[in-house]
Amino acid sequence: MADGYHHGNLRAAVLARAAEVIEREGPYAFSLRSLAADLGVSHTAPRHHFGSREGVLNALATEGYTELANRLRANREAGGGFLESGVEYVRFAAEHPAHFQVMFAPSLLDEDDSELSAARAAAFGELTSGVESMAEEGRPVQDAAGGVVAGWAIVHGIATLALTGNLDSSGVRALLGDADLLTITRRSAGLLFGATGAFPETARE
Amino acid sequence: MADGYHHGNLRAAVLARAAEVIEREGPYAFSLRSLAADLGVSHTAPRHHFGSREGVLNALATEGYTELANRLRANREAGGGFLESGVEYVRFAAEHPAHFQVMFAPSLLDEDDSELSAARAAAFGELTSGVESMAEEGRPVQDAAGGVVAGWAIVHGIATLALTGNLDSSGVRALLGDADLLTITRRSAGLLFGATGAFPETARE
DNA sequence: GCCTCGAACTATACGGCGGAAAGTTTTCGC
DNA sequence: GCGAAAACTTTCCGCCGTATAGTTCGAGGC
Repeated sequence: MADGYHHGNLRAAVLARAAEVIEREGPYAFSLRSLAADLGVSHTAPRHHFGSREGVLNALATEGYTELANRLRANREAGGGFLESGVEYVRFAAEHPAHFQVMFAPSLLDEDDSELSAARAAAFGELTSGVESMAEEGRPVQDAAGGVVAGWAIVHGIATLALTGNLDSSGVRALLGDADLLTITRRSAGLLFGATGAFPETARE
Repeated sequence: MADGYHHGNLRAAVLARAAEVIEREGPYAFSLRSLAADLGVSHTAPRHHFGSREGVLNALATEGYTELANRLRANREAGGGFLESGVEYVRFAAEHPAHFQVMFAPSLLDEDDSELSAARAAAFGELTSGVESMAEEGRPVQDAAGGVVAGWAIVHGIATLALTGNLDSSGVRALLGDADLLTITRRSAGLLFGATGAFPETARE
């Protein structure tokens, strides 16, 4: 099925190979022509499935948001708190760096794509629903809205800094030793959420 | 001086124009040829000053790290605490989005460039020196190392989310209203640092 | 069992791109 | 004012994304 004139599974093969290339060399090195050559098809074959280069990146981002939403939902259904949702967010970024990069590079995407918008909305819905479940658990929440943004920002910051190599710099390593990424995440985010998963009462004078 | 065969100030003109284009359309859209056409020079003229397209981006990143270091130093010398350093970090990202993007896009840069490395090291030195000054102020610091990383992550996360348009999404706006970016930063980072600039004692059961 | 029809893929062509090499113009040190 | 270096141009190359027209394949109807 995979031999001959028809590739058989070109769409999936393009997405998988694109993720590899982007993970290794970044989104700007990703080219449809070299990708097609690697897969043994003509350079216009991917266009049939994705329309354009941007279409491939849109599909990659959509795939990423869907996977992220699945992970966050699984965490919530397993009783994981907001802190563990954050850890899952960082884990996703570490395991799918290409997807993560493209998901947060709006200049590479067609933001009018409805599939992308839907997948993103679903993922962000899962992200914010964590705080509601926290309130249900009776945790003390002083500033829920600020806390959600702070929580998102801190895990997004850790993910982004890690993916850009900034957590491996000598300065940071001098502070943190050789702790692994998820340990760093729990330690740093724990300062915000508190060890129990609640937001701390803001320290005052 | 700016007319005739020699442009007179091509290096600075290229950097300024590159920042404009990248701010508007992202780093992928930035092309030496269209840039040179806009400035009225041949498409190989910038190459004389920067060596390559990557060289322009390296210069932009170096410029950005230098400016960021200056701002952080000025804040420290003016007696601003760690929280205000974070606010300054976000302000820099908002005012120089192109520089910020390029600074944190290692796949666009030549990381072996010594000027870039020096400028980056200087900026990150300023960033971490904030926590030392905090200790000198007698603030209670439970986990200084984790706090520095958490502080960096939260402001970097806010900056990145803002620059990718994720703080303007309907979900976030429903939480935060129409608060401006620096207010959001103080509110969210304040949950981590505490209103006084210190790290909170971690909440426990 | 054949035939059609649509989906999957190829071939070719075009302009814009970054880069290399060689040549031209200007500025500046002396 | 002159020689050398700095600033810039011209020309060429190969790769890129995209558009258009054509080719191959396989599945469903009969």
